[in-house]
Amino acid sequence: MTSQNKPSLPVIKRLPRYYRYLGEMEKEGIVKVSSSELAQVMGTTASQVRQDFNCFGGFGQQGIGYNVKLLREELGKLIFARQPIPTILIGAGNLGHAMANYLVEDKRGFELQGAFDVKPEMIGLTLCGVLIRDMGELGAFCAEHNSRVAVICVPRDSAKKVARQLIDLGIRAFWNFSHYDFSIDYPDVVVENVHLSDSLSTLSYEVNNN
Amino acid sequence: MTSQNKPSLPVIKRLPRYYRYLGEMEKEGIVKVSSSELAQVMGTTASQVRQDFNCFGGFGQQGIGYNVKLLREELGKLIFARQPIPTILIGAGNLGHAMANYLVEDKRGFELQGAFDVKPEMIGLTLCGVLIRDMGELGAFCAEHNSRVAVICVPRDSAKKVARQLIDLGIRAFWNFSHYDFSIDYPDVVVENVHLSDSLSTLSYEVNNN
DNA sequence: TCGCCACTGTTAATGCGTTGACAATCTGTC
DNA sequence: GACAGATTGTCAACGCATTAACAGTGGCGA
Repeated sequence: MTSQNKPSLPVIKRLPRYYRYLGEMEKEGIVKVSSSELAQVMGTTASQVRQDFNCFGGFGQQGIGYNVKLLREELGKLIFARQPIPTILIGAGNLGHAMANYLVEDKRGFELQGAFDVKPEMIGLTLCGVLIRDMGELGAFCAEHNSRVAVICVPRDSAKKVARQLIDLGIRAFWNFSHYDFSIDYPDVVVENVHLSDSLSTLSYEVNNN
Repeated sequence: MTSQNKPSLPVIKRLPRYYRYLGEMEKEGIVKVSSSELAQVMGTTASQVRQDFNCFGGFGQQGIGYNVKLLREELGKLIFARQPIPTILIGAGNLGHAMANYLVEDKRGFELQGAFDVKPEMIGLTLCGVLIRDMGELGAFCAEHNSRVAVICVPRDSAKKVARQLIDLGIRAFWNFSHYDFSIDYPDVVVENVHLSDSLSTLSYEVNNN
């Protein structure tokens, strides 16, 4: 029903938080929630909450509010695929290790199929239950396992190189921890960037200037 | 000189990227750069570049452009403190491990002094050259070592508990990987949030809906 | 059954970041 | 020494996200 404006990026970025808070409410046995209550835990306004949900057609009931369980389910359907998305890890170093763990612990959404690295001493080891393979096997592996998402935990130059390869292999979505900017060479791929060093620099700036 | 508008958050978040690209240019021996050249690598407009720098007083020379080395130095002074900031890690699990590594490898800006965990089997081990200590020692340690920043790599509930303690100990800045929202209880502290699970959810949404 | 209250859906207003436009300034050349 | 070309500093215009306002709707009590 209702408006169905296409959701903007800020809206999309808020969805996981709504989903998370609704989960906590459900756990506490809360059945119904109003936009102003949600606004309070989200640190925003009731207006924004209502407008956000209206992008998807309005999950509430006028006069009543939102059903916690129902709303969470609807958001879940929007966020998560029915089947976990087949995912590979590029770069099994320290960071790659931690992120693979994160992905696997998170459960919903993604399924780690394999990991790849260039360092000979890493190859053959297991990580979160999957084998670490040589980059040379990348092509055959992706084709066979129908991989759809890659987690990029290698330096920028390596990332640029492997990006070409991965995109040729049909991978169209990236969880990117490198400084390589996918959107410049490949404007149409889905990229979620996590720039840890920029985040640290920002923190440093704010410590300096506050 | 010139306008000196207080920089907004979006501007601050761009500073590390300017700094990074300028570093690359300096390495390549490039001496001078124009706002439009910078705009191109940043994926934005020349107008924004000039406006960003003008928040801090304009580092360029009319008719000429910006001196790469000079501009980078000025940004560096804005971003980084003269002395590395004494920093501790809370939660030495997988993620904590990786982030401590990141912090130490990054070199500029922060100095890891110590790490803390609750798990008895972790205590006494070393991580990036520092000892993992019991949470009980937190108070004495921070007081003695004058710690100023904490990296939070524990679950939400633990984070909420330890936040109180850390703030009482005088720590006013956090690199926060937990879902605990510092800004609600402590609106004045400096927090740089990295919400990995939200980032993953956003990626999932975009894979689903593109 | 009517009317009041609570709350959503939706449209309008506000505010802020980005983009565009132009004047001011510097270098190099004829 | 004046002029052309290039490029910054700055102010104004624009657009988008957030906030506010209000109409629409369901529940509940008299």
